[in-house]
Amino acid sequence: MSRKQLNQLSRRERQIVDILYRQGEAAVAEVLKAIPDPPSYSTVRALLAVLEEKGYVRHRRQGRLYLYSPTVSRTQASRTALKHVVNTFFDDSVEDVVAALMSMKSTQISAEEYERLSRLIKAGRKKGKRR
Amino acid sequence: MSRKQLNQLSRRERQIVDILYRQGEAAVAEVLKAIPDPPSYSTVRALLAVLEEKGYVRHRRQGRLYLYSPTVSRTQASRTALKHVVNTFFDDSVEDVVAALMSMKSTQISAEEYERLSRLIKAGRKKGKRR
DNA sequence: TCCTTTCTGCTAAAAATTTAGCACATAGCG
DNA sequence: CGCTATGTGCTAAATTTTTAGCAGAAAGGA
Repeated sequence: MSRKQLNQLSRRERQIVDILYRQGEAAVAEVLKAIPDPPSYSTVRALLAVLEEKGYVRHRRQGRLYLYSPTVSRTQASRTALKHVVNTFFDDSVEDVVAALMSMKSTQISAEEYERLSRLIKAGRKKGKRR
Repeated sequence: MSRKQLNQLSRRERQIVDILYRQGEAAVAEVLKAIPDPPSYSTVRALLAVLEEKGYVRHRRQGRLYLYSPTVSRTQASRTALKHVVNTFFDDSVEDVVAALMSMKSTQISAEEYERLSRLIKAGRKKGKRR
């Protein structure tokens, strides 16, 4: 039971898991609707079953429906994903990422948002890990 | 020639392209070395050829070596990747991403870094698109 | 020169992914 | 009740991905 590479999902698998992370929980039909280049209902079902067997998602029953959700918490998954992008495209430079984020925003940020961001990085400076 | 989904790469393809983005340019042997769970040399070569045919990478000759690099610029690819993560895991909230970035850093940030980050977000506020 | 090593070119096969289809159950409507 | 719509269970096939191996060229050392 050694830990496998977590991101070894296939194309469609990744696509589906991403949808589940966006929606939190979803029925097969909802997943299907969210796929841009959708296969058949049957196919989505099969993929979800595969993902469940691999341990990436679980389901609960609601009436006759299966509602699927990711097993790994969104927070945890987000860190993994973010780290990967930061490492691959930004040489692990948090600064560069922030710069990219700023330049991505089409509209300039509001005064309130500026305040909040300021506070965020200030907090990162001051306390590090402290509680 | 309609634009296909850009991120429709298979597992190994994605793995290899990521390596090329990290390294900028690499020979087959270097790519191979950078793969954690490596297949054979032959395999890597084949994958690179596939990627080239699909248009994701190109190569130039250096002596007897083929040096491969991505066709899409790192900057452009980074935005696409970052957007995807921001959308999938952070509900498009730049603030949440910054918060995650701060909490990711194990050590607290330096005074200089704080200064630079401050300036970055301030710039984002003040000028928006100006020049 | 000759041999070994390290390349690319090409081809074929193994393995995994992705897909669809049939069977059966149940809910809801007319 | 009978019919249609919408679920899941299971199985099999098509397609893609991933892999390896052989052949030939060129470089470099003994």
